[in-house]
Amino acid sequence: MLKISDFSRLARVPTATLRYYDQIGLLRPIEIDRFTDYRYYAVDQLPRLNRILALKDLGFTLEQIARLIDGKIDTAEMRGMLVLRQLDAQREVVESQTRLSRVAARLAEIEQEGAPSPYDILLKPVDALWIVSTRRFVEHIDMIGTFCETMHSSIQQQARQFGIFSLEPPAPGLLNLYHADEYQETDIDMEVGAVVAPPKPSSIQRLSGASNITVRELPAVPLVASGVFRGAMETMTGLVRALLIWISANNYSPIGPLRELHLTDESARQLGQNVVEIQLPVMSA
Amino acid sequence: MLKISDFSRLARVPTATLRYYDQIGLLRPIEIDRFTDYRYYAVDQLPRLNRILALKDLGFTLEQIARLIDGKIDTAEMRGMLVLRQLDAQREVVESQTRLSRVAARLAEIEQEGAPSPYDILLKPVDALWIVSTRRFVEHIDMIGTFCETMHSSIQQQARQFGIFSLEPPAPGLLNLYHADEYQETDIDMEVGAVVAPPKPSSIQRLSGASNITVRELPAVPLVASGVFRGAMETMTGLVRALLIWISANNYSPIGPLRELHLTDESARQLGQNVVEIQLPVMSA
DNA sequence: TTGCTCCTCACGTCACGTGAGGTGGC
DNA sequence: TTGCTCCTCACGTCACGTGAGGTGGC
Repeated sequence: MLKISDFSRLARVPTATLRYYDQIGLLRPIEIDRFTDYRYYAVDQLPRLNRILALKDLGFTLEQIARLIDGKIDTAEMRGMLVLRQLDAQREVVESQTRLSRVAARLAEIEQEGAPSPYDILLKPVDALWIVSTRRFVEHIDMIGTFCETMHSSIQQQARQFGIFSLEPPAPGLLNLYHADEYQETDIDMEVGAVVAPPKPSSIQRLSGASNITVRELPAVPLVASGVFRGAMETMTGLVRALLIWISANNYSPIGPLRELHLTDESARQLGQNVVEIQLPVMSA
Repeated sequence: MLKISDFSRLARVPTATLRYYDQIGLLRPIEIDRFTDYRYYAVDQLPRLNRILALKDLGFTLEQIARLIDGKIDTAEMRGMLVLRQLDAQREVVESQTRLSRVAARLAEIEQEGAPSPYDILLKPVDALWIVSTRRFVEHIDMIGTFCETMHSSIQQQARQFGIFSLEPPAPGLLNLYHADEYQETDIDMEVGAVVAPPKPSSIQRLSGASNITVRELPAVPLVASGVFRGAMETMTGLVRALLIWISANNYSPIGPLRELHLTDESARQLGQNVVEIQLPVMSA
């Protein structure tokens, strides 16, 4: 019979842990003195303790361990538990590797740019949404600003005539798509649009026959790399660049047009206080 | 100005999380209604929230994130934090991979043996300890039992005459070493011994000149694969086999003689109720 | 008698999730 | 008035670690 400290040394397990295992009924001392409440263990309890530690090492919770040890589990059930644990362990490996490469990418960015990026890129899913839009080639990158401004109001006006209305904040209002696969400064294939409430079929029909704008549902995307900037629209190229660096450093590749969502309205834009989210649909490469 | 649920949807973050970030001061709403206590957020708080989420993704704690964001950290400090985080993330990757391969090894064992092993193998360090011992070749495996019995009492008797005494339980008493690199059934190179209290130099000197037993310090080992069995000594081969399977499945290789430590005494042995720990010094291969 | 060991609470950890019970807004 | 949204506690999570305050053993 061993006192708790002896058993603790023998098994290399802290006494606090032994007391806790006693408390939850996972490993009871063979005897507890009725007067002093001292716990006494036997050497032959070591195999049970070692089994607990081994299963803990595999990543099982103490509750699972209790069932595995005392539940009179048969081979098939044990195999089932292990298979589940294996799936979870595989997920954990992937997660930790992903985290590590994100950290490494951030460090690489500092090394290369000399400073940490002011932009933060996140991965997330986005839902489907309806837009009214028109698609054009814009001759030069410098003309995008004025082009969008004129187009946006015209688009929204036309849509309204067919009973199709832009959403109000906090929903995004203006939404532009860039269809080119690469960064270009001339002949930019862009789609200028606005997010609208899901229109009635009749409105869609009437608009599609009569207007030079189209209405359609932008599909949901399971994974977009997303970043947000605040300030003048000139800031956008910096964010787009950071986003492209990020996805290549983290091994994703684009699978759809870049989306530019305006989270602020006209008045903020004129003050150069836009809040704009850039989304790029991606898949892991 | 957005209500908490709007900001929650916009950022895809639960309201409970936003309230928690407010509580710990990580992300305060721009306004709180003095009468209703409603929290109001601004769209342009999204970049800060995204930064928080991005840093959380890298594995930083919220406390670290608070310092990283508000602490006016310069590039060098940021680099330092990231390097530390990288080291930790690397450790996490190794840990998760190790866990996964342990689980896979257990599963493989079930597939091959048809049943989960009754033995649990653990890795641990062991401290140095003193032993008195004698090393011999034993002709056949079946003779080990009687050989040990006669040797042990003789060894301990002799040692006592030089003022060297075996330890009492819970310390291990008898300790045998198997010096062969492989499993053998004949001509087994074994060292029969007993663990003793660190002897005085004078005792060591006297014994080394006069006796056919030796006293020496078994070195500490940073890593042994260890298993415990309970019952008759015949059980031992099963445990040794399980241990060898385990180390090969988990990519370790032996780097020293196998140790057999008796945690129970003479009386338990005669009842076939031994508790014996087998240790094999290993290094990861 | 004096340390040493053991005991039992109780609280802290980390980042929220989940009610309970109550009020404001439309 | 009725849901709906928001609020503030308070408690639970997981596996212990860490005192505080007190007692038994040699």
